Amino acid sequence: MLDITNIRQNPDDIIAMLGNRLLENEIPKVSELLDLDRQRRELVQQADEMKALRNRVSREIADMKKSGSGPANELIQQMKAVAEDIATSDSSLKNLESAIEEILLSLPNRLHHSVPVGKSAEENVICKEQGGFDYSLDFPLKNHTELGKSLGILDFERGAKVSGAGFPVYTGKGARLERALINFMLDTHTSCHGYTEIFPPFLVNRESLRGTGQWPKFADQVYTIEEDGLFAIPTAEVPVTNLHRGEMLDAADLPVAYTAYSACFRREAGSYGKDTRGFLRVHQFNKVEMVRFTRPEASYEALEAILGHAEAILQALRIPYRVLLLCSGDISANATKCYDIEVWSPAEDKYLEASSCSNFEDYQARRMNIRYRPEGKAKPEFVHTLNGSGLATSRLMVSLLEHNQTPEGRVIVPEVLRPYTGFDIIG
RNA sequence: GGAGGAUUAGCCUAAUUGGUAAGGCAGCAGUCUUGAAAACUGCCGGGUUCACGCCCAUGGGGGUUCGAGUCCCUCAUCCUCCGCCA
Repeated sequence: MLDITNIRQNPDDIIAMLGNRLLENEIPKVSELLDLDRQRRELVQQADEMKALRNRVSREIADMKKSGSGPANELIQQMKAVAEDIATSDSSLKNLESAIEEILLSLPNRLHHSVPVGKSAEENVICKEQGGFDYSLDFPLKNHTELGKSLGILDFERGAKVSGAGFPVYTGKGARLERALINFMLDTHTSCHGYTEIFPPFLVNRESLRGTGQWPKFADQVYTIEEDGLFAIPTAEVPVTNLHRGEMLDAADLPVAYTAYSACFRREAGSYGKDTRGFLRVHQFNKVEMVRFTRPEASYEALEAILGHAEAILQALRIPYRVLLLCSGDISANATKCYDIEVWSPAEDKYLEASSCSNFEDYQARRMNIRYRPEGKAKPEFVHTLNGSGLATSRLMVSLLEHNQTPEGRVIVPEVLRPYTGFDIIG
């Protein structure tokens, strides 16, 4: 959520940002917002005057009663009318405020000055390409679904029977390999990168979705449990960032760094027919997430750190990848700056998104009211929040299986995972 | 699921029969001091105002009342029991 005071002072900045994000049709919202804000402030002023009157006269009535100079019935009748006027004015104020909030919640975040202006994914900037790792794949390659089936480690058909398309089942060594990946990533982030491990709830309430910005904008992508008002998390970002919702963080504790495994649930509504095979697009997948709360001045440094921590996993697994700096037309609404990491799939012959590392500055903190008291200052300030996948296992598994396959159709387990799997080859 | 109790600012704690949130700690600024501590003074939830001030804020949302921390309804969370349960 953006700061209404800031919008009032610099409306042109917001309009320019909406243009860069290719959201020209949302530009009228800015003047609408400013208009509502003006109305609200006028109304508040009027209501405040009436309330001041009510408070003053109420005190007078109290004094009269104390001194025994009569019940002052006439005065009370007058105040009855004032109370009604206040109620009327308060209810229209409430309407105005919710209209303002609705617009504020729907406006995207600012963009960092380093974000390239661009119209589509084509204009994302490639920051880094990390290839090589000496794989000799000079034989007919199997893709991950073929390997999964022939080795008996992945079962998409039975997953479809039990739940539906896009709910993969891991069996035997496949399940063990998946668990090994998760454990390896969590161990690396906690032991080497200084994160505190969190095991969060997988169902959250609406306030939490609103806090991180999945609500109301992406409501149609979230699985909903109507009866209990709960939602299946699309990412651990939601419960983990909301851990501190409404809290005043101790400045000495910053930066706070959490890592969490969770299953992630996404409806992927509207994307049927695209990349449907195997793990390429699923409704449930596993992910290890990194979340940080920082002082405002430290957040961009923290973003680079998160990116580095995600990259460290890929380097240890020897998986080729590239890093993209997303352009203004492709970056998500909540982020001011975002890097995507894509892993290479030799069988699909393309890159697959496996991580997204974002700075949200105070956009989420303002929604969630997460503050800290800076040293040397009396007033609390909003923290900055960030997160990054470190990483999603589904796309990782694609690349891992395909790169480590042998001409005989077996899969060699990457060395760093062997302590976790207890075996070094599948098949 | 049922019964009772609780929720006040970053933390801790008050508030006659309903009369308009009092303190303490921590924090910030200053005085004093060679420096620090102590002591003292001011600030110390949010909005609005050049300012004085005014308004809002006692877990969330409603209601009664001229007036609600206080009374009523409802929801959430925590505690103590009872029941049920993997």
